[in-house]
Amino acid sequence: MVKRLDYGFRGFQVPPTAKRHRSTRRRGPFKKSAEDGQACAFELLASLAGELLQESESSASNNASEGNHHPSFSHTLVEKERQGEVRPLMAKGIHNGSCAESILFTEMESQKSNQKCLEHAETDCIVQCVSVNNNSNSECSEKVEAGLMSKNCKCRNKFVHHSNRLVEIPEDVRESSDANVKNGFRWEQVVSNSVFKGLPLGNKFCLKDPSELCVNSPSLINSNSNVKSPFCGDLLLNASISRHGNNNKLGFRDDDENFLRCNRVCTKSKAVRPPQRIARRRIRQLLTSKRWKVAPKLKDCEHSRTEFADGGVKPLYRKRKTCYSFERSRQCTLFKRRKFFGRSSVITSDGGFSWDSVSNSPDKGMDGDSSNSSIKRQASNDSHVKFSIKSFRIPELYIEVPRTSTVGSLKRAVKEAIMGMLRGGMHVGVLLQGKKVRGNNRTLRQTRISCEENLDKLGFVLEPSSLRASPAVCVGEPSQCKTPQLTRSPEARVLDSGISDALQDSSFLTNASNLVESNHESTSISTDTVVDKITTDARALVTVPTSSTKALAVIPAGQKTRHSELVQRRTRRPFSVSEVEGLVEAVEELGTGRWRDVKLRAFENADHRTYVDLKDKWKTLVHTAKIAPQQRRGEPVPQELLDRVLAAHDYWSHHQAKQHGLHGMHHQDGTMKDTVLIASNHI
DNA sequence: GTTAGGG
DNA sequence: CCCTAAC
Repeated sequence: MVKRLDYGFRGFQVPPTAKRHRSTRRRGPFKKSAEDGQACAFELLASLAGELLQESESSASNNASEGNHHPSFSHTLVEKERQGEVRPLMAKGIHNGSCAESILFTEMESQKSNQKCLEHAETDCIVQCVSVNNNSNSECSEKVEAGLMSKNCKCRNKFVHHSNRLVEIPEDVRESSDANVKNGFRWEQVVSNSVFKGLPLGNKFCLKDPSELCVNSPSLINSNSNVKSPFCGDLLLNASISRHGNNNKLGFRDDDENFLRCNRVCTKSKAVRPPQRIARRRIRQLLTSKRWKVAPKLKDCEHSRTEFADGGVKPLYRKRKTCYSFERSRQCTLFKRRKFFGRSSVITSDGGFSWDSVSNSPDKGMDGDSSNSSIKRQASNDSHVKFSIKSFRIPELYIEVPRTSTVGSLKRAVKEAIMGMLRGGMHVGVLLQGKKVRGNNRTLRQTRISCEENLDKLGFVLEPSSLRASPAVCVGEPSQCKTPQLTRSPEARVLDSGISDALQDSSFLTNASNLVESNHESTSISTDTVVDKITTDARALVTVPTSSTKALAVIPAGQKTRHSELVQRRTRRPFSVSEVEGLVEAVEELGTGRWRDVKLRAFENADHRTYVDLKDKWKTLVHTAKIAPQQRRGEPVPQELLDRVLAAHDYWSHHQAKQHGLHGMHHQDGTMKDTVLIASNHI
């Protein structure tokens, strides 16, 4: 039986055209412009965002050109290695769950970390040891397996810790890899030629550049034993070792984020930190507390899948989750956007579809990113209003294709779906400020559509003439195609489809990266950026749970709508047990009123965890600890931890944790816990 | 910028 | 996770 992919096609836009132009307008802060009445705050915001992005892009290209002088990390490494400035010790990439993480060690750390690698790599772990003498592979292997790999273990092995087994990569593969270290991107080949072959492409995606993984460029230390490395090592070591140093296990387990971070530090020095990230930071700040980050956590999707599979997720919860997980799921944020941007009609809340920007002035061009003004009045002729519709999004499409079908057939399927929908006939609805404008015989003036202040509140809706006419394309054996659910309103489907959960399916990355054509940068730039790019270009593959299989919804939105996505909810990232452990530990010591300190202590390197997150997590932990185990959901937290949560909570709530200066006395090991136990016993 | 608490 | 008042 052929497995099928359902592609729910909820949006379709013409490809992005002009690059964002650098807006010369800056009319002041958001609030002020909003007060202008006519001035659209969002426009300003968008221009600014565009500007920031542009800056970052140019800065990025500058860095890229600098890269010519400073060859890639791996090249540099090889060079340094040859010059004896560094010597390889050991490097590991932990393939934990679905994403890779690379870690460098000092000599001192290596053994310990090695152990950790083996301990914590629950699924896959790539291990390479490179050392001085030339022990046999098997000897090294044994040591690795025993977790006793030391710096003196000398083999030149590449092992893949996969499914709890250490698998040695075939000799020929290794050799070819070694011989081509300088060429970069060999590890991917190694991986794909060995046991990782057949794993989801998302994995491969993570492992492309050996310099990112630091596998062929093992851990670096200066010959003077200084931890610092002349290039990336500095940052990298700081990042990884500090985590180990504070006995924080997060670093090993928090797969994707750490992977991203490591990638970042591995491939770029501090000085060339991805400007995109900086830009985004600034944008984030502009957007108050809104955060925008794209890093689908592959591990999460497994959980999501489980939740869907057992059907235990209540509709309401699922609905919320919808908003959590898929940052690119514009449907789930339509209402939010509307709320945020008020009058902006770039995306309307009730159509599930969009009407994009327009401009009459040629020089402004079709810049959807920075020009939100949908319609501009022709100055020369007040009796006419010009509408230039830049793109329509097709309301919703469902297609279903076998997993074995080709990209080409997918394209054809999409095309057929679109054509089918068009053949079925379309209505166009007009929305003014999100509300449907009724009465076909009323004039634009009567409906106030032509009012200048309304021009940017206008939207157009494409509606299939009949719901039945909504496209459903099936490629392959038609008998296996599911009948699309087209009897509900689009809104209803949007709301309860639970679409975004599945987004975290590993197929997201896989398919997204596959679909990105000519995304040349994606292998060498930081993964952060890669993901951004993917989601920008290919925008979102979402698995849609249908009756039995999950479908994929393709939302190829152009860059035009990117601005509106800046406000999307962050991806939901459930805390892992080890994270909880770190949190509990920190709170035990620091109390419940010092979340910033908690963050610094236990989550300093977990960029995606803010102290607010930690505070929130603590809140839910306390709640979880109080409810019956049957009522808990998600990854179960060990009861022992929950007990500690409760104990710490009780203790600190009776000890005015907020008082600074007290924390010093809690550094003694055990004291705190004993106290807590006593305290809780007395309650 | 942080913290606290409701949503 | 988000939002925001309060500090």
